[in-house]
Amino acid sequence: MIPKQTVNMTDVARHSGVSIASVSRALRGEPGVSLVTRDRILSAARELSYVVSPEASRLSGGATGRVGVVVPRIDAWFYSTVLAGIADEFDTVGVDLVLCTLPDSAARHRFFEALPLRRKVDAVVVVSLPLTSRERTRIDQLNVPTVFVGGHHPDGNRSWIGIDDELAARQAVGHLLHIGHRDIAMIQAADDTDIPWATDQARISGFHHQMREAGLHDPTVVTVKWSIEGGSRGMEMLLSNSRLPTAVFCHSDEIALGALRTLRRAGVSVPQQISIIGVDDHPSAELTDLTTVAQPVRDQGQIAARKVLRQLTTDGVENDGAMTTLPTRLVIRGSTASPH
Amino acid sequence: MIPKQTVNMTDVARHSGVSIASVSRALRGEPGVSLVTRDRILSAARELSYVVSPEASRLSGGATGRVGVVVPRIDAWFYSTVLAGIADEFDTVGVDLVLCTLPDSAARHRFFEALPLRRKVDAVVVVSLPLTSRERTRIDQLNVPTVFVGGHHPDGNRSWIGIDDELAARQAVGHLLHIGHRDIAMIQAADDTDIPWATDQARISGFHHQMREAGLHDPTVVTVKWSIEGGSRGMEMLLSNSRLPTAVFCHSDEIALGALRTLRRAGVSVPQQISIIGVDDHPSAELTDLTTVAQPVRDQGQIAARKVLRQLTTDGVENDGAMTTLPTRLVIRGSTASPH
DNA sequence: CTGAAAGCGCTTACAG
DNA sequence: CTGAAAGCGCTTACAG
Repeated sequence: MIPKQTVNMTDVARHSGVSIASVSRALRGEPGVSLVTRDRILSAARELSYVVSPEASRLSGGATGRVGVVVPRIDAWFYSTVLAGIADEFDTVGVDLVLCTLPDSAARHRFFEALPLRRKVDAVVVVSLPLTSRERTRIDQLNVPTVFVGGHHPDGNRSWIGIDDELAARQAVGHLLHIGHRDIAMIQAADDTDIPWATDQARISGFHHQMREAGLHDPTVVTVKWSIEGGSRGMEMLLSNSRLPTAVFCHSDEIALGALRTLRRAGVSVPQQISIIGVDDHPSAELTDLTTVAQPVRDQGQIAARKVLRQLTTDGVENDGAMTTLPTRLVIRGSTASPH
Repeated sequence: MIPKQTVNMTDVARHSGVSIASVSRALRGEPGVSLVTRDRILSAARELSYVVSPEASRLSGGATGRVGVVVPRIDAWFYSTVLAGIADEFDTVGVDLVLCTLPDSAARHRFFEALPLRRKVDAVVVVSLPLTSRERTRIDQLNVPTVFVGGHHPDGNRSWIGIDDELAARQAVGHLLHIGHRDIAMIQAADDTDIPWATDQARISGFHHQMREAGLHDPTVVTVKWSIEGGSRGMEMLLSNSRLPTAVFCHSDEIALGALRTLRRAGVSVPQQISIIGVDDHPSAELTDLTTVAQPVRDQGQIAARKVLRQLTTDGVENDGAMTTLPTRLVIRGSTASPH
C-alpha cells in the first residue's frame, strides 16, 4: 500500500470525528465551532502536521496568500531596495511575493495585455511606473487592491507612497544657491518612453521654480538618458559649451556619478572648479563623496507593503486612498563648495 | 446583470465550440488536438485574454506555473543582478517568479522549517546559500527540481551554475605578482553564519596557493564582514600595522570599495602607494577605476533559469546534474600599478 | 481527435 | 453548534 503523500482536511476531520466543514471553520478561527470541538480539531491538525492546500482554499473562494509586485527592473539600486522593503514586510506575515519585471517595452506591453497576474494574487504593488490610461484601466481590471510607490501620482484617491520630487529638487538647488552659486545648470534625465514621468517633471520644475525665485532665468538644461552613461554624456555636453557653469544639479545620483566620471577624465576638479549635487543618496554617493538629497527608499517599500496588507485584512473594502509623502533630506558631502 | 469577474476555461470552450478537455489539452500543447481545433482554441483564448487558474490547474494534478527563487537578500548588486537574469528568462516563457528572501537568521530558520514554498511551486532556484545538511534535506522535501547558483557547490550530482572562485582569486593575485608585487595582503570577507561559505573558502585558498607558488609565505590576512563597511574596517586594520603592504587583494569589489574609501580619507594614494584589486566587476568598480576580476552575474541567473525550465519541460525526470562553470576575466584599471 | 465525468481539497451557503 | 452538499476551475483516465 502506497502511503498518501499529503494529509488533507478529510484526514483531520476523521481524526477528530467531525466534518470537514467544522475543520475548515476551526482552522481559520471562524465562529460557529464549540470550544471543545475546536480544541480537538486543532490538536488533531497539529498531530498530523496538517497544512491547508492554498490551491484548494483559493479555488473555493479563499485568498491566494500572494501579492504581485511590479517593477520596471530589479537590477538597479532604487528598485531592489524598495523590493527588499516590501519583501521583508511580506515575509513577517507569510505573504508570498510574485515578482513581475518589465525590463523593456515588449515585456511591458505583454504584461498589460496578458495581465499574467490576473487571478493569481490578492493585491498588487506597482513601483515607479508612469501608466498610460489604458494601463491604468488594465491594472484596475485585476480587480484587487493596488498600491503605487513613487514616481507616479495616481489620479483619484488611490493608495500612494513616495517623496515630493519637486521639493527634493528645490532642496538641492537651494543648497547651491545658498553657498553662493548663480550659474547653475541641470542635467535632466528622461525616460525613453513617451509617457511623461512624474518624477522627471517634478524635479525639473523644482529646479526652474527655485532658480526663478532667485531671480535667475533661462538656466542651461541638458537632457539625457537615465543612467550613469547618460550622466557622463550630459557632462560632456556641458563641457563642450564655451562657458562652464559653477555648479550642476543632477537629476539623480546615477546621473551625478556619470558626470563625476567625465569630470575626472577631463581633469576638472570637484568641487574646486565645479560643484555637483544629485538626488537619492545612492550607496555610491557616499563612496564618491557626492552631495545629494537623500530619500528613504526601503521605507517606501515597507510602507507600501503595510498599506497593501492593511487593505487585505480590512477585506479590501477600505480603499483608504491615502497619499503618503516621505521627507527628503540634504546630505552635504565634498562635491559641493562655494564658487572660487 | 453583473458581468463575471474572470473568464475561465468553460468560456474559452464555449467560444471555440469544443469541450473544456480539448481546451485544456490545446493550451498546454498536449497532443490529441487537431491543428484546426487547436488554432481555434488558441485564438479564442487570446481574444478573451484568458489565463489559466494556477489553483485549479494545480489542484487537478497540473503544474503551478510558478518557480520559487530563494536569495539571501535582494538589495545587493550581485543578488539583484542574478535575479534580473532569472526574471527575464521566466518572463519569456510565462513562468511566475515567487521571491523568497532570507535577510536574517530568523527568516532563514522560518523558511526552512515552515517550507512556505511547499506545494506552491514547480521548481526552485537557490542563489548563493551555503546550506546545512538539515537545510538541504528540507529543500529536497519540497520534492521539485532544484538549481543552485553560485557560492555553494552542492554535493552529489545536482544542478549548479557558478564561477571558479579559486581561479578568480588566482587571477587577481597573479596580476599583482605579475606587475612586480611581493608584499601582498588580503582583506577576506566572512559570512556571519557558522556555515563555511564555499565562495569565501575558495577565494582565500586561491590567494594562499598563488602566493605559495610564488615562494611567498604567511601573507597578512585580515577578516571582516562582507560589506563596504567591512572593507573600510579591513583597510584600517592594515593601516594600523607598522608596515603597509604594496598591494591588497580584496575578497570582492565591495570590500575593495570600502578599502579605497579608507585610503582616500587617510590620504594614501592609489595606486602610487598601494595597489588595490577586487573581484566581481561591480558597477562601482568602473566608476572608481578599480582593477578587478569580472564575473558574469546576469548570465548566471539566465543559465540557472534555463536549467530549471529544461528540467521542468523534460518532466522533471532528467536531473542532468550538470555543473556549469562560467569564466572570469581580469579587468585592469587604474587602482593597480607596479610598486614604486 | 473529441467529450462526458470523476475528482483534486477546500469554502460556504443552506439545513438542521 | 454541526454536517451534507454544491461548487470553485481545472486535468486526466475512460469511452467513443
